[in-house]
Order: sequence, then structure tokens, then C-alpha cells
Amino acid sequence: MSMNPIKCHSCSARASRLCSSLDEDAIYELDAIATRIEVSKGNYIFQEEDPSSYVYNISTGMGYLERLSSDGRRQIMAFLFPGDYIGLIPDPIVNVSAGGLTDMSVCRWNIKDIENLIDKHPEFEHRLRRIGNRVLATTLDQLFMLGCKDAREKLAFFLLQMEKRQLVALGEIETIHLPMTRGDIADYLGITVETVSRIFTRIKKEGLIELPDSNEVVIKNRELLEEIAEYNGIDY
Amino acid sequence: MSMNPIKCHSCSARASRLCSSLDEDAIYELDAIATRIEVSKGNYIFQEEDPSSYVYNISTGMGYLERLSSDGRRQIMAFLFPGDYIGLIPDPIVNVSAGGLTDMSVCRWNIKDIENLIDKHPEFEHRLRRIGNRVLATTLDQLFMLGCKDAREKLAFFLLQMEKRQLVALGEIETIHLPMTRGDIADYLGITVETVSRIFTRIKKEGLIELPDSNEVVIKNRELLEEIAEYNGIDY
DNA sequence: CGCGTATTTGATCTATCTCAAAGGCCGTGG
DNA sequence: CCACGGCCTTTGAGATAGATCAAATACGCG
Repeated sequence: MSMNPIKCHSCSARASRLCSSLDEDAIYELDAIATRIEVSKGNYIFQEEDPSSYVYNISTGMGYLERLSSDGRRQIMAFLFPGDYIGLIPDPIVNVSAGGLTDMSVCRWNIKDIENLIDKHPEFEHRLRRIGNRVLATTLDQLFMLGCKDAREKLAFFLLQMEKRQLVALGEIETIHLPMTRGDIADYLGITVETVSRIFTRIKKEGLIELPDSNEVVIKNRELLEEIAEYNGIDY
Repeated sequence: MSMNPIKCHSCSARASRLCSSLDEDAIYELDAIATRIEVSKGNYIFQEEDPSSYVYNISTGMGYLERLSSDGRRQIMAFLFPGDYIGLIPDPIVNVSAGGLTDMSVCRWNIKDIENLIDKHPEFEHRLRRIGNRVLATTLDQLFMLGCKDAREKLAFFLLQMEKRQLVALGEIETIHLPMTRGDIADYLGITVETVSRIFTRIKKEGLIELPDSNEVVIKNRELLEEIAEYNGIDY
């Protein structure tokens, strides 16, 4: 984990929900109080037990938010895409860790500094609230998925969600790239690795998807997949 | 559903997270733009398909937030206690309905009116964001519960959560009152009615709880129940 | 090329679901 | 005031989706 000076105006996440709330002048203030962190694949941005007086914005790379139980069970709360914001202000982040699925560049701010920025730029507070609203809406979708769907529906939901997020964050649409392992997917969907693998095989046989390799998915029958997932998707 | 004039300063939810953010002067402004709604048991405050340009605060009574799938599966997203706030500003409420477990009194505001109030009282925006943060933290707990816990752990989690919420919202501690049906509990925990019932019987036999009647629970072995639930509980 | 890890597949097991029915509680109407 | 009907809860018996255990294959990396 190293730190470097950054330049917001040339940042690839400049258009992210957090940063785009500020105009060209104000962005320099955000820049001035930011720290750029490089996190390599498999390492953590922060962990549950960390002091957590920071908030973060993903610049490049992908990651996940997870929570572990004392006996080792794991729930992935979200997969993180470039532009994603993590953090609660002024409340500290609660009981989650953020890890890297790939090498990542992450911007980090001290909560206190952000609070000062809020005082100067009220529209920033507004934006933070909007981001929070969106996260809540996504999390409710996920709650519904975990509580009501069976394994096949869960995987369909997951694939469509990943496709949509990838489209918005990266602009790629041909194939869905899955930087996470089957185990990560399992922990996101509340099922086991073996079940994830079996369902992949099954929906491939059903002609719903193709698997050029295990980390690339091409949707062949979107209509049916959407019907199975019952996923309309919130706009990211 | 009837409407009456209200008086915030004498409202039993005056200390709620929403209303307590304003001082005695400002509360009159909140009062002036509020509509009091009476919702009787079994009816809805609002439903998924409603235009949803309002936000709400529970004054008295209890309810739930639910989402239904097209084939009738149901997920209860939250149980609502007096003082609970519902709503996203300026985004509309998404795909959830709010129903009454008991007769309820609910305050309702037009989102536009609240936005005007925010302009006048910036601390109100701040408060809204804090409320959102809290809801998110609760929802993440729930996500973890749904994804990782087995039926017994889920019920233990539920009972401790209800106890804590009841303590904060109503100040009652002797017994846990459950105004919801076994079916509601099932839909909250992502299991079936029969399983809920069986687990109640089981943990009663195990000496963890007593059931004076099916809607009242007394915790007999809190230590073990907490260990099973792995629930520390966020502060409500 | 060979090791370690991830994925897939197979064979069983089991927690929970489903289907079914009995018992209890409550409100309604006679 | 009691009887009836409907709903909720509990309990039982059997079915099953998904978990667990185990092993073979495939993949990426040094």
C-alpha cells in the first residue's frame, strides 16, 4: 500500500458520483485533501478492525465489501467498481472490510476533512446523501435476492447486475468479465461454491449463457435470464 | 385513512431521529407542512405502485416494509417502530410497500416541502443523511443474517433485535411483544412459517426463551442467545 | 514443466420446505 | 352467552434443494 500525489482533474473516476458533484474549482479542494492508495490484488483497503476514520472512492480496479462471522462464514456485501464510493460520514464504517479483486487505485479522505469540505460546499452534503440513497436501494435489492430467490435465480440476478455495473463503470458490453472467484460469487449469493459451479453449467446447457472461459460470460438469452432473475436493476 | 391537523410539540415521536433534529422554533415549520395519517391494522401506508412523492415518520403503532415478487414471494425489509423514518429524498421510495401490524399514526410530508425546509435548515439535511447511514448499517446486518445464518441463528438474531428496538422505541423490557405473525417473521428471516414455529418450540425446550403466549417472548438465557445470534446490535 | 489453487463433477446427507392435519384463539352473529 | 367460522400456530410425515464430502480436471504461475 503506497501513497502518491494525485490529480483529480485527470482521474479516471473524475465522473464518479462523489467527485462529479464538484465543479472544476472545488475539485481542487477535494484533490488537496485526498490520499491516493495503491492496493494490490488480494490485499485489503481497510478491515473491520481498522480505526475507520476515512472514506474512499475507487479510482481503478475492482474489489468487494465483506463481513466475516467468528466461525469463518463470509458475506460479500457488494462488489466494488471504479467510481464506487465507500464510507459513512460522520459515522465510522461498520463491521465490513474492503478487499481487492484486482490491483486497485483508491482515493482516501479523512472524514474530518470531508466534513470541513461539506461546510464550504453544501451541495457536497447533498451528493453524499444521494449516494447513500443509491447504496440503500441496491442493498434492498440484494436483501430481496437473498431472502426470496433460489440458486438459479440468484445467479441470473448476479450476472445481470454485473453486466449493468460493468456497462456503466467501464463501458464494456460484449462479455461480462468476472474478476471474482466462484467462492466470492457464492459468498455474495449466500450459496456454496459447488452450487455456483453447478448452476453455471446448468444455465450454459440451457442456452442462457456461454462461458468462453470461467471468468467470461456471454448472455445468449437475455429475455429469459431477466425473467428468471426478476431483475429490473436500479440505474447505476 | 383519515387526515387531521397535528401538533408536533406534543407528538409522542417528537424525540424521533427526524423530528429531534429541529429546535422548538423550526419544529413548527415541520409541523406546518405535515399531514397526519391514521392507518388501521392490515392496511398500507403506501404501496409499491404509489406515486411515492412523500416521506413518512411513524408516530404510534407498528408496521413493516415489504417487497413482493411477481409470483407472490415476500421479503419483509424491516419492521417499523414508533419514531422510524421512511423515505428517500429527493429520490422516490423504491419498490417497497409499508403496511400496518397495528393501527398506526403516521406523519407524512411532501418531498418538495422537505426540500424547501432543507434549504432553510441545513442541519436537517445532515440529519437525513445520518438517518440514512443508520438504515444502511441495519440493512447490512440483515444482509449478513440472510446470507450466513441458519434458521435458529436467524430467530435468535430476530428476537434480540426486536428486544433492542422495543427497548429504545417504547422503553419496555420485561417481555418482547411480537405484533407480527409467524408468517411475517418467516418473510423477514427468509424461512417458512413452519420452520419459525418449530424453532420457537425448540429454543423454548432448550430453555433459551419462554412463551407466555405466542406473541410474547421472555428471554431466559440471554448469553447463549447472543452467542447463537452473533448479534451485537447497532445502537438504535 | 510441475505445483498449488480454482473449478467442475459425482455421491451422499441434511436442514429446511412442502403438504397435510389438528388444535387453539378470536371475533361475529344468533 | 355460546356456537360457529376463519385464521394462526403447531406438529407430523415425506420430499428436495442445496450442503457437504470427495475426487478428478483445468488453469495460472514460477
